[in-house]
Amino acid sequence: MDLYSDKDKFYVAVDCIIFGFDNEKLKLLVFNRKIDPFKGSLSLIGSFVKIGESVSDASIRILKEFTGLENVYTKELRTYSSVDRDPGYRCISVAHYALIRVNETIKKLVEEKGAKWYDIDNIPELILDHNEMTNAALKRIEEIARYKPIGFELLPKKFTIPKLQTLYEAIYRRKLDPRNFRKKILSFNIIIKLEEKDRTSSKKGAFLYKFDNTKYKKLQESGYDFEI
Amino acid sequence: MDLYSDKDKFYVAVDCIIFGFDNEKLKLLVFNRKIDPFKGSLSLIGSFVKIGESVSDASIRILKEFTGLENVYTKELRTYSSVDRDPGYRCISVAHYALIRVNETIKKLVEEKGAKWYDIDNIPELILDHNEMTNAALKRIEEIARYKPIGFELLPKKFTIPKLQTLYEAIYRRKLDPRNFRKKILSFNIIIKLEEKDRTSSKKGAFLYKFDNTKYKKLQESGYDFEI
DNA sequence: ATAATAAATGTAAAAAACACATTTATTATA
DNA sequence: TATAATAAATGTGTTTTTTACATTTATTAT
Repeated sequence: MDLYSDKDKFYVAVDCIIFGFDNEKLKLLVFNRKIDPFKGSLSLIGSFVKIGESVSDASIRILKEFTGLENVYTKELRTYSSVDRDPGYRCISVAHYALIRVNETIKKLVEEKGAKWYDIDNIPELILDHNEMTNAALKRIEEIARYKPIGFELLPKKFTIPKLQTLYEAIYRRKLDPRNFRKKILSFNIIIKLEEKDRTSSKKGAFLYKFDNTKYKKLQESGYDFEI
Repeated sequence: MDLYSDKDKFYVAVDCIIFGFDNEKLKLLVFNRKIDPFKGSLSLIGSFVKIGESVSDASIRILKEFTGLENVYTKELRTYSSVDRDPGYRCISVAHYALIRVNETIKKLVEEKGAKWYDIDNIPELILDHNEMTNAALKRIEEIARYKPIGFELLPKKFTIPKLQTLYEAIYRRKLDPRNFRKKILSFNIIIKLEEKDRTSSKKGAFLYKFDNTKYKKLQESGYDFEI
Protein backbone atom coordinates (compact mmCIF):
# COMPACT_ATOMS: atom_id res chain seq x y z
CA MET A 1 0.00 0.00 0.00
CA ASP A 2 3.05 2.27 -0.19
CA LEU A 3 2.22 3.98 -3.40
CA TYR A 4 -1.44 4.39 -2.61
CA SER A 5 -1.28 7.99 -1.54
CA ASP A 6 -0.87 11.26 -3.36
CA LYS A 7 -3.12 14.02 -2.24
CA ASP A 8 -1.38 17.07 -3.63
CA LYS A 9 -2.37 16.69 -7.21
CA PHE A 10 -5.44 15.73 -9.10
CA TYR A 11 -5.85 12.29 -10.53
CA VAL A 12 -8.57 11.82 -13.09
CA ALA A 13 -10.30 8.48 -13.44
CA VAL A 14 -13.09 6.99 -15.49
CA ASP A 15 -15.51 4.48 -14.04
CA CYS A 16 -17.85 2.61 -16.34
CA ILE A 17 -21.31 1.46 -15.41
CA ILE A 18 -21.71 -1.31 -17.96
CA PHE A 19 -25.17 -2.67 -18.59
CA GLY A 20 -26.13 -5.79 -20.46
CA PHE A 21 -29.38 -7.65 -21.10
CA ASP A 22 -29.65 -11.42 -20.95
CA ASN A 23 -33.09 -11.66 -22.61
CA GLU A 24 -34.76 -11.52 -19.24
CA LYS A 25 -33.12 -8.99 -16.95
CA LEU A 26 -30.92 -5.94 -17.03
CA LYS A 27 -27.46 -6.73 -15.71
CA LEU A 28 -24.56 -4.72 -14.34
CA LEU A 29 -20.95 -5.74 -14.90
CA VAL A 30 -18.98 -5.77 -11.65
CA PHE A 31 -15.30 -6.37 -11.16
CA ASN A 32 -13.77 -8.45 -8.38
CA ARG A 33 -10.53 -6.72 -7.46
CA LYS A 34 -7.52 -8.97 -7.24
CA ILE A 35 -4.94 -6.42 -6.16
CA ASP A 36 -4.73 -3.48 -3.85
CA PRO A 37 -6.20 -1.03 -3.34
CA PHE A 38 -9.49 -2.65 -2.32
CA LYS A 39 -8.28 -6.18 -2.99
CA GLY A 40 -11.18 -8.60 -2.67
CA SER A 41 -13.83 -5.91 -2.96
CA LEU A 42 -16.24 -5.32 -5.78
CA SER A 43 -16.05 -2.28 -7.99
CA LEU A 44 -17.10 -0.85 -11.28
CA ILE A 45 -14.70 -1.15 -14.16
CA GLY A 46 -12.41 1.85 -14.22
CA SER A 47 -8.97 3.26 -14.81
CA PHE A 48 -6.99 6.42 -14.41
CA VAL A 49 -7.07 8.73 -17.38
CA LYS A 50 -3.64 9.04 -18.95
CA ILE A 51 -2.11 12.47 -19.36
CA GLY A 52 -2.08 11.97 -23.11
CA GLU A 53 -5.68 10.88 -23.64
CA SER A 54 -9.08 12.46 -23.29
CA VAL A 55 -11.66 11.25 -20.80
CA SER A 56 -13.75 9.69 -23.54
CA ASP A 57 -10.67 8.00 -25.01
CA ALA A 58 -10.07 6.50 -21.59
CA SER A 59 -13.62 5.16 -21.45
CA ILE A 60 -13.21 3.62 -24.90
CA ARG A 61 -9.93 2.04 -23.82
CA ILE A 62 -11.50 0.57 -20.68
CA LEU A 63 -14.43 -0.87 -22.60
CA LYS A 64 -12.09 -2.40 -25.16
CA GLU A 65 -9.84 -3.93 -22.52
CA PHE A 66 -12.69 -5.49 -20.61
CA THR A 67 -15.10 -6.62 -23.25
CA GLY A 68 -13.04 -6.69 -26.40
CA LEU A 69 -15.66 -4.41 -27.92
CA GLU A 70 -15.12 -1.25 -29.86
CA ASN A 71 -17.94 1.10 -30.88
CA VAL A 72 -19.84 0.57 -27.68
CA TYR A 73 -22.65 2.95 -26.82
CA THR A 74 -21.06 5.01 -24.04
CA LYS A 75 -22.17 8.30 -22.51
CA GLU A 76 -20.81 10.49 -19.81
CA LEU A 77 -22.96 10.43 -16.70
CA ARG A 78 -21.32 12.98 -14.40
CA THR A 79 -18.19 13.62 -12.38
CA TYR A 80 -17.69 12.45 -8.81
CA SER A 81 -15.26 14.68 -6.99
CA SER A 82 -15.81 14.81 -3.23
CA VAL A 83 -12.52 15.66 -1.62
CA ASP A 84 -12.50 12.49 0.43
CA ARG A 85 -14.17 10.11 -1.98
CA ASP A 86 -10.97 8.07 -2.39
CA PRO A 87 -8.78 7.71 0.69
CA GLY A 88 -5.62 7.26 -1.38
CA TYR A 89 -5.66 9.84 -4.12
CA ARG A 90 -7.22 13.22 -4.70
CA CYS A 91 -9.08 11.73 -7.58
CA ILE A 92 -12.07 12.89 -9.53
CA SER A 93 -13.88 10.22 -11.45
CA VAL A 94 -15.90 10.82 -14.57
CA ALA A 95 -18.58 8.15 -14.53
CA HIS A 96 -19.74 6.75 -17.86
CA TYR A 97 -22.54 4.34 -18.56
CA ALA A 98 -22.30 1.85 -21.38
CA LEU A 99 -24.80 -0.46 -23.04
CA ILE A 100 -23.46 -3.61 -24.60
CA ARG A 101 -24.75 -6.57 -26.55
CA VAL A 102 -23.87 -9.58 -24.46
CA ASN A 103 -22.98 -12.78 -26.27
CA GLU A 104 -21.12 -15.96 -25.37
CA THR A 105 -17.71 -14.57 -26.37
CA ILE A 106 -18.14 -11.57 -24.13
CA LYS A 107 -19.48 -13.67 -21.30
CA LYS A 108 -16.31 -15.76 -21.35
CA LEU A 109 -14.01 -12.80 -21.73
CA VAL A 110 -15.39 -10.88 -18.78
CA GLU A 111 -15.29 -14.00 -16.62
CA GLU A 112 -11.61 -14.45 -17.41
CA LYS A 113 -11.04 -10.87 -16.32
CA GLY A 114 -12.65 -11.59 -12.98
CA ALA A 115 -15.84 -9.69 -13.68
CA LYS A 116 -19.40 -10.83 -13.11
CA TRP A 117 -22.91 -9.82 -14.11
CA TYR A 118 -25.36 -8.84 -11.41
CA ASP A 119 -29.05 -8.37 -11.71
CA ILE A 120 -29.85 -4.65 -11.43
CA ASP A 121 -32.21 -5.23 -8.58
CA ASN A 122 -29.65 -7.22 -6.70
CA ILE A 123 -26.49 -5.15 -6.86
CA PRO A 124 -23.86 -5.94 -4.20
CA GLU A 125 -21.93 -3.44 -2.14
CA LEU A 126 -19.27 -1.76 -4.25
CA ILE A 127 -16.23 0.29 -3.24
CA LEU A 128 -16.15 4.06 -2.78
CA ASP A 129 -19.10 5.84 -4.37
CA HIS A 130 -19.69 3.19 -7.00
CA ASN A 131 -23.16 2.27 -5.76
CA GLU A 132 -24.13 5.91 -5.99
CA MET A 133 -22.82 5.98 -9.56
CA THR A 134 -24.78 2.87 -10.44
CA ASN A 135 -28.03 4.25 -9.08
CA ALA A 136 -27.55 7.49 -10.96
CA ALA A 137 -26.85 5.57 -14.16
CA LEU A 138 -29.99 3.47 -13.76
CA LYS A 139 -32.04 6.60 -13.29
CA ARG A 140 -30.39 8.17 -16.32
CA ILE A 141 -31.03 5.30 -18.71
CA GLU A 142 -34.64 5.23 -17.61
CA GLU A 143 -34.89 8.92 -18.55
CA ILE A 144 -32.95 8.57 -21.77
CA ALA A 145 -34.95 5.55 -22.88
CA ARG A 146 -37.96 7.83 -23.10
CA TYR A 147 -36.65 9.78 -26.02
CA LYS A 148 -33.76 7.87 -27.51
CA PRO A 149 -33.97 4.33 -28.84
CA ILE A 150 -31.23 2.98 -26.58
CA GLY A 151 -32.97 -0.34 -26.23
CA PHE A 152 -31.48 -1.50 -29.50
CA GLU A 153 -27.95 -1.12 -28.11
CA LEU A 154 -28.61 -3.89 -25.63
CA LEU A 155 -30.26 -6.39 -27.94
CA PRO A 156 -28.69 -8.59 -30.60
CA LYS A 157 -28.75 -7.10 -34.10
CA LYS A 158 -31.74 -9.31 -34.78
CA PHE A 159 -34.42 -9.31 -32.12
CA THR A 160 -38.11 -10.00 -31.66
CA ILE A 161 -40.72 -7.52 -30.54
CA PRO A 162 -41.54 -9.51 -27.39
CA LYS A 163 -37.84 -9.36 -26.39
CA LEU A 164 -37.71 -5.64 -27.02
CA GLN A 165 -40.77 -5.30 -24.81
CA THR A 166 -39.17 -7.36 -22.04
CA LEU A 167 -36.17 -5.06 -22.17
CA TYR A 168 -38.27 -1.92 -21.86
CA GLU A 169 -40.15 -3.52 -19.00
CA ALA A 170 -36.79 -4.10 -17.30
CA ILE A 171 -35.73 -0.49 -17.85
CA TYR A 172 -39.02 1.05 -16.75
CA ARG A 173 -39.61 -1.58 -14.08
CA ARG A 174 -43.23 -2.06 -15.04
CA LYS A 175 -45.32 -4.24 -17.31
CA LEU A 176 -46.40 -2.97 -20.70
CA ASP A 177 -49.35 -4.03 -22.83
CA PRO A 178 -48.15 -6.15 -25.76
CA ARG A 179 -50.68 -4.76 -28.25
CA ASN A 180 -50.00 -1.14 -27.42
CA PHE A 181 -46.26 -1.70 -27.27
CA ARG A 182 -46.13 -3.30 -30.70
CA LYS A 183 -48.34 -0.62 -32.19
CA LYS A 184 -46.17 2.14 -30.76
CA ILE A 185 -42.84 0.66 -31.79
CA LEU A 186 -44.03 -0.03 -35.32
CA SER A 187 -45.45 3.48 -35.62
CA PHE A 188 -41.92 4.91 -35.43
CA ASN A 189 -41.01 3.03 -38.60
CA ILE A 190 -37.49 2.40 -37.43
CA ILE A 191 -37.43 -1.37 -37.29
CA ILE A 192 -37.50 -3.69 -40.27
CA LYS A 193 -39.27 -7.04 -40.24
CA LEU A 194 -37.18 -9.96 -41.45
CA GLU A 195 -38.33 -13.25 -42.95
CA GLU A 196 -36.76 -15.33 -40.16
CA LYS A 197 -38.35 -16.33 -36.91
CA ASP A 198 -36.86 -16.92 -33.50
CA ARG A 199 -38.30 -20.13 -32.07
CA THR A 200 -36.31 -20.33 -28.87
CA SER A 201 -39.11 -19.16 -26.68
CA SER A 202 -42.28 -20.39 -28.35
CA LYS A 203 -43.54 -23.02 -30.70
CA LYS A 204 -45.13 -20.52 -32.99
CA GLY A 205 -41.95 -18.46 -33.12
CA ALA A 206 -41.67 -14.70 -33.26
CA PHE A 207 -40.52 -12.75 -36.28
CA LEU A 208 -37.10 -11.15 -36.08
CA TYR A 209 -36.59 -7.47 -36.73
CA LYS A 210 -33.59 -5.25 -37.16
CA PHE A 211 -33.06 -1.62 -36.27
CA ASP A 212 -33.00 0.87 -39.16
CA ASN A 213 -30.45 3.47 -38.15
CA THR A 214 -30.88 5.58 -41.28
CA LYS A 215 -34.59 5.99 -40.72
CA TYR A 216 -34.05 6.77 -37.07
CA LYS A 217 -31.66 9.57 -37.90
CA LYS A 218 -34.24 11.05 -40.26
CA LEU A 219 -36.88 10.81 -37.55
CA GLN A 220 -34.58 12.59 -35.12
CA GLU A 221 -33.78 15.41 -37.52
CA SER A 222 -37.43 16.11 -38.21
CA GLY A 223 -38.36 16.70 -34.60
CA TYR A 224 -37.58 13.34 -32.94
CA ASP A 225 -39.09 11.90 -29.74
CA PHE A 226 -39.36 8.25 -28.88
CA GLU A 227 -41.71 7.93 -25.96
CA ILE A 228 -42.74 4.37 -25.31
CA MET B 1 3.27 34.10 -20.04
CA ASP B 2 6.06 32.35 -18.09
CA LEU B 3 3.88 30.46 -15.72
CA TYR B 4 1.34 29.47 -18.34
CA SER B 5 2.62 25.97 -18.96
CA ASP B 6 2.39 22.72 -17.08
CA LYS B 7 1.58 19.72 -19.12
CA ASP B 8 2.70 16.90 -16.86
CA LYS B 9 -0.16 16.96 -14.45
CA PHE B 10 -3.87 17.35 -14.62
CA TYR B 11 -5.52 20.60 -13.81
CA VAL B 12 -9.23 20.55 -13.23
CA ALA B 13 -11.34 23.58 -14.07
CA VAL B 14 -14.98 24.54 -13.98
CA ASP B 15 -16.53 26.73 -16.66
CA CYS B 16 -19.99 28.12 -16.14
CA ILE B 17 -22.47 28.79 -18.91
CA ILE B 18 -24.63 31.35 -17.16
CA PHE B 19 -28.00 32.19 -18.64
CA GLY B 20 -30.29 35.04 -17.79
CA PHE B 21 -33.57 36.37 -19.15
CA ASP B 22 -34.26 40.08 -19.63
CA ASN B 23 -38.04 39.73 -20.18
CA GLU B 24 -37.48 39.48 -23.90
CA LYS B 25 -34.51 37.32 -24.75
CA LEU B 26 -32.31 34.64 -23.30
CA LYS B 27 -28.85 35.98 -22.51
CA LEU B 28 -25.44 34.47 -21.91
CA LEU B 29 -22.96 35.98 -19.47
CA VAL B 30 -19.53 36.44 -21.05
CA PHE B 31 -16.34 37.61 -19.43
CA ASN B 32 -13.85 40.01 -20.98
CA ARG B 33 -10.44 38.82 -19.84
CA LYS B 34 -8.18 41.51 -18.47
CA ILE B 35 -5.09 39.44 -17.78
CA ASP B 36 -3.20 36.65 -19.45
CA PRO B 37 -3.76 34.04 -20.58
CA PHE B 38 -6.14 35.21 -23.31
CA LYS B 39 -6.02 38.85 -22.26
CA GLY B 40 -8.57 40.81 -24.26
CA SER B 41 -10.49 37.74 -25.38
CA LEU B 42 -13.96 36.67 -24.36
CA SER B 43 -14.57 33.60 -22.27
CA LEU B 44 -17.08 31.87 -20.07
CA ILE B 45 -16.77 32.39 -16.37
CA GLY B 46 -14.50 29.79 -14.89
CA SER B 47 -11.81 28.87 -12.43
CA PHE B 48 -9.51 26.06 -11.50
CA VAL B 49 -10.89 23.63 -8.98
CA LYS B 50 -8.91 23.76 -5.76
CA ILE B 51 -7.39 20.59 -4.42
CA GLY B 52 -9.52 20.92 -1.30
CA GLU B 53 -12.92 21.43 -2.92
CA SER B 54 -15.26 19.37 -5.04
CA VAL B 55 -16.16 20.30 -8.59
CA SER B 56 -19.63 21.42 -7.58
CA ASP B 57 -18.19 23.47 -4.71
CA ALA B 58 -16.01 25.21 -7.28
CA SER B 59 -19.02 26.01 -9.43
CA ILE B 60 -20.85 27.43 -6.42
CA ARG B 61 -17.80 29.54 -5.56
CA ILE B 62 -17.56 30.90 -9.10
CA LEU B 63 -21.23 31.79 -9.23
CA LYS B 64 -20.99 33.54 -5.87
CA GLU B 65 -17.89 35.51 -6.88
CA PHE B 66 -19.38 36.72 -10.11
CA THR B 67 -23.00 37.36 -9.34
CA GLY B 68 -23.09 37.59 -5.58
CA LEU B 69 -25.73 34.88 -5.67
CA GLU B 70 -25.91 31.76 -3.60
CA ASN B 71 -28.42 28.98 -4.23
CA VAL B 72 -28.27 29.35 -7.98
CA TYR B 73 -29.74 26.62 -10.16
CA THR B 74 -26.58 24.94 -11.46
CA LYS B 75 -26.15 21.60 -13.19
CA GLU B 76 -23.18 19.76 -14.56
CA LEU B 77 -23.20 19.64 -18.36
CA ARG B 78 -20.18 17.45 -19.22
CA THR B 79 -16.41 17.39 -19.11
CA TYR B 80 -14.20 18.76 -21.85
CA SER B 81 -10.87 17.01 -21.90
CA SER B 82 -9.20 16.97 -25.30
CA VAL B 83 -5.47 16.71 -24.76
CA ASP B 84 -4.78 19.93 -26.62
CA ARG B 85 -7.86 21.93 -25.65
CA ASP B 86 -5.78 24.39 -23.62
CA PRO B 87 -2.32 25.20 -24.96
CA GLY B 88 -0.96 26.03 -21.52
CA TYR B 89 -2.14 23.34 -19.12
CA ARG B 90 -3.23 19.75 -19.36
CA CYS B 91 -6.59 20.82 -18.09
CA ILE B 92 -9.94 19.15 -18.08
CA SER B 93 -12.90 21.42 -17.64
CA VAL B 94 -16.20 20.39 -16.15
CA ALA B 95 -18.77 22.63 -17.79
CA HIS B 96 -21.78 23.68 -15.76
CA TYR B 97 -24.82 25.62 -16.86
CA ALA B 98 -26.56 27.99 -14.49
CA LEU B 99 -29.87 29.84 -14.65
CA ILE B 100 -30.11 33.09 -12.76
CA ARG B 101 -32.70 35.75 -12.01
CA VAL B 102 -31.25 38.94 -13.40
CA ASN B 103 -31.99 42.14 -11.54
CA GLU B 104 -30.46 45.60 -11.37
CA THR B 105 -28.03 44.70 -8.58
CA ILE B 106 -26.68 41.78 -10.54
CA LYS B 107 -26.50 43.78 -13.73
CA LYS B 108 -24.26 46.30 -12.01
CA LEU B 109 -22.14 43.69 -10.28
CA VAL B 110 -21.33 41.73 -13.41
CA GLU B 111 -20.49 44.93 -15.28
CA GLU B 112 -18.01 45.87 -12.57
CA LYS B 113 -16.42 42.46 -12.99
CA GLY B 114 -15.97 43.07 -16.70
CA ALA B 115 -18.68 40.70 -17.81
CA LYS B 116 -21.43 41.33 -20.31
CA TRP B 117 -24.72 39.77 -21.41
CA TYR B 118 -25.05 38.56 -24.98
CA ASP B 119 -28.17 37.53 -26.77
CA ILE B 120 -28.12 33.77 -27.28
CA ASP B 121 -28.54 34.13 -31.00
CA ASN B 122 -25.67 36.55 -31.19
CA ILE B 123 -22.89 34.96 -29.19
CA PRO B 124 -19.38 36.24 -29.96
CA GLU B 125 -16.29 34.16 -30.46
CA LEU B 126 -15.05 32.78 -27.15
CA ILE B 127 -11.70 31.26 -26.20
CA LEU B 128 -10.82 27.55 -26.35
CA ASP B 129 -13.85 25.29 -26.60
CA HIS B 130 -16.20 27.72 -24.88
CA ASN B 131 -18.46 28.16 -27.90
CA GLU B 132 -18.85 24.42 -28.07
CA MET B 133 -19.77 24.37 -24.39
CA THR B 134 -22.32 27.11 -24.90
CA ASN B 135 -24.00 25.35 -27.78
CA ALA B 136 -24.18 22.12 -25.81
CA ALA B 137 -25.69 23.98 -22.86
CA LEU B 138 -28.33 25.61 -25.04
CA LYS B 139 -29.29 22.25 -26.43
CA ARG B 140 -29.41 20.81 -22.95
CA ILE B 141 -31.69 23.43 -21.45
CA GLU B 142 -34.03 23.01 -24.39
CA GLU B 143 -34.21 19.29 -23.58
CA ILE B 144 -34.49 19.78 -19.85
CA ALA B 145 -37.19 22.42 -20.20
CA ARG B 146 -39.44 19.71 -21.60
CA TYR B 147 -39.72 17.86 -18.36
CA LYS B 148 -38.47 20.10 -15.59
CA PRO B 149 -39.90 23.52 -14.78
CA ILE B 150 -36.60 25.33 -15.17
CA GLY B 151 -38.31 28.39 -16.60
CA PHE B 152 -39.10 29.62 -13.11
CA GLU B 153 -35.38 29.80 -12.27
CA LEU B 154 -34.92 32.57 -14.82
CA LEU B 155 -37.93 34.71 -13.95
CA PRO B 156 -38.46 37.00 -10.99
CA LYS B 157 -40.24 35.38 -8.05
CA LYS B 158 -43.39 37.09 -9.26
CA PHE B 159 -44.09 36.81 -12.97
CA THR B 160 -46.95 36.98 -15.43
CA ILE B 161 -48.09 34.19 -17.71
CA PRO B 162 -47.27 36.17 -20.87
CA LYS B 163 -43.69 36.61 -19.61
CA LEU B 164 -43.40 32.93 -18.84
CA GLN B 165 -44.61 32.24 -22.36
CA THR B 166 -42.05 34.62 -23.86
CA LEU B 167 -39.35 32.79 -21.96
CA TYR B 168 -40.42 29.39 -23.24
CA GLU B 169 -40.59 30.82 -26.73
CA ALA B 170 -36.99 31.95 -26.29
CA ILE B 171 -35.89 28.53 -25.07
CA TYR B 172 -37.74 26.57 -27.76
CA ARG B 173 -37.10 29.19 -30.41
CA ARG B 174 -40.68 29.10 -31.66
CA LYS B 175 -43.99 30.85 -31.05
CA LEU B 176 -46.58 29.28 -28.79
CA ASP B 177 -50.33 29.80 -28.74
CA PRO B 178 -51.30 31.95 -25.72
CA ARG B 179 -54.56 30.09 -25.02
CA ASN B 180 -53.00 26.65 -25.16
CA PHE B 181 -49.95 27.77 -23.23
CA ARG B 182 -51.99 29.22 -20.39
CA LYS B 183 -54.24 26.17 -20.26
CA LYS B 184 -51.27 23.84 -20.10
CA ILE B 185 -49.33 25.74 -17.46
CA LEU B 186 -52.38 26.10 -15.24
CA SER B 187 -53.18 22.40 -15.61
CA PHE B 188 -49.99 21.51 -13.73
CA ASN B 189 -51.29 23.37 -10.70
CA ILE B 190 -47.86 24.57 -9.73
CA ILE B 191 -48.29 28.32 -9.99
CA ILE B 192 -50.34 30.46 -7.68
CA LYS B 193 -52.26 33.52 -8.84
CA LEU B 194 -51.64 36.67 -6.81
CA GLU B 195 -53.90 39.68 -6.36
CA GLU B 196 -51.34 42.08 -7.89
CA LYS B 197 -50.98 42.99 -11.53
CA ASP B 198 -47.94 43.93 -13.54
CA ARG B 199 -48.78 46.94 -15.69
CA THR B 200 -45.38 47.56 -17.24
CA SER B 201 -46.28 46.08 -20.58
CA SER B 202 -49.96 46.76 -21.02
CA LYS B 203 -52.68 49.10 -19.91
CA LYS B 204 -54.90 46.31 -18.77
CA GLY B 205 -52.09 44.74 -16.79
CA ALA B 206 -51.42 41.05 -16.33
CA PHE B 207 -51.88 39.15 -13.11
CA LEU B 208 -48.74 38.09 -11.27
CA TYR B 209 -48.17 34.48 -10.28
CA LYS B 210 -45.65 32.70 -8.14
CA PHE B 211 -44.19 29.22 -8.41
CA ASP B 212 -45.39 26.65 -5.88
CA ASN B 213 -42.37 24.50 -5.16
CA THR B 214 -44.16 22.22 -2.73
CA LYS B 215 -46.83 21.29 -5.24
CA TYR B 216 -44.22 20.77 -7.91
CA LYS B 217 -42.34 18.30 -5.76
CA LYS B 218 -45.54 16.38 -5.19
CA LEU B 219 -46.22 16.34 -8.92
CA GLN B 220 -42.74 15.01 -9.56
CA GLU B 221 -43.02 12.26 -6.99
CA SER B 222 -46.28 11.01 -8.43
CA GLY B 223 -44.92 10.37 -11.89
CA TYR B 224 -43.93 13.88 -13.01
CA ASP B 225 -43.52 15.24 -16.58
CA PHE B 226 -43.76 18.85 -17.60
CA GLU B 227 -44.08 18.96 -21.35
CA ILE B 228 -45.10 22.35 -22.67
C1' DA C 1 -56.06 -35.60 -32.99
C1' DT C 2 -55.16 -32.84 -29.06
C1' DA C 3 -52.84 -30.02 -25.73
C1' DA C 4 -49.74 -26.57 -24.86
C1' DT C 5 -47.22 -22.32 -25.77
C1' DA C 6 -46.27 -17.73 -26.81
C1' DA C 7 -47.16 -14.51 -30.89
C1' DA C 8 -50.07 -11.70 -33.30
C1' DT C 9 -53.98 -8.88 -33.93
C1' DG C 10 -58.38 -4.74 -33.55
C1' DT C 11 -61.50 -1.62 -31.54
C1' DA C 12 -63.89 1.52 -28.76
C1' DA C 13 -63.43 5.07 -25.13
C1' DA C 14 -60.89 8.61 -22.86
C1' DA C 15 -57.52 12.03 -22.72
C1' DA C 16 -54.49 15.28 -24.68
C1' DA C 17 -53.10 18.35 -28.28
C1' DC C 18 -54.16 21.57 -31.56
C1' DA C 19 -56.19 25.37 -34.24
C1' DC C 20 -58.45 29.38 -34.03
C1' DA C 21 -61.18 34.84 -32.88
C1' DT C 22 -63.39 37.74 -29.66
C1' DT C 23 -64.01 40.28 -25.49
C1' DT C 24 -62.04 42.80 -21.53
C1' DA C 25 -59.61 46.16 -18.55
C1' DT C 26 -57.18 50.07 -18.64
C1' DT C 27 -54.82 54.36 -20.03
C1' DA C 28 -53.98 58.17 -23.03
C1' DT C 29 -55.74 61.55 -25.86
C1' DA C 30 -59.03 63.89 -28.95
C1' DT D 1 -66.36 62.25 -21.71
C1' DA D 2 -66.01 59.57 -25.81
C1' DT D 3 -62.71 57.09 -28.40
C1' DA D 4 -58.56 54.77 -29.71
C1' DA D 5 -54.99 51.88 -28.51
C1' DT D 6 -52.81 48.05 -26.09
C1' DA D 7 -51.97 43.63 -24.42
C1' DA D 8 -54.53 40.18 -21.34
C1' DA D 9 -57.84 36.85 -20.82
C1' DT D 10 -60.97 33.50 -22.31
C1' DG D 11 -63.77 28.81 -24.91
C1' DT D 12 -64.83 25.39 -28.29
C1' DG D 13 -64.75 22.03 -31.73
C1' DT D 14 -61.49 18.86 -34.21
C1' DT D 15 -57.81 15.84 -34.50
C1' DT D 16 -54.49 12.95 -32.57
C1' DT D 17 -52.75 10.06 -29.12
C1' DT D 18 -53.21 7.04 -25.35
C1' DT D 19 -55.30 3.57 -22.94
C1' DA D 20 -57.81 -0.62 -21.77
C1' DC D 21 -58.95 -4.95 -22.98
C1' DA D 22 -59.77 -10.67 -25.21
C1' DT D 23 -59.37 -13.77 -29.04
C1' DT D 24 -57.22 -16.20 -32.74
C1' DT D 25 -53.03 -18.20 -34.86
C1' DA D 26 -48.91 -21.00 -35.88
C1' DT D 27 -46.36 -24.53 -34.36
C1' DT D 28 -44.51 -28.49 -31.71
C1' DA D 29 -44.89 -32.34 -28.65
C1' DT D 30 -47.57 -35.99 -27.04
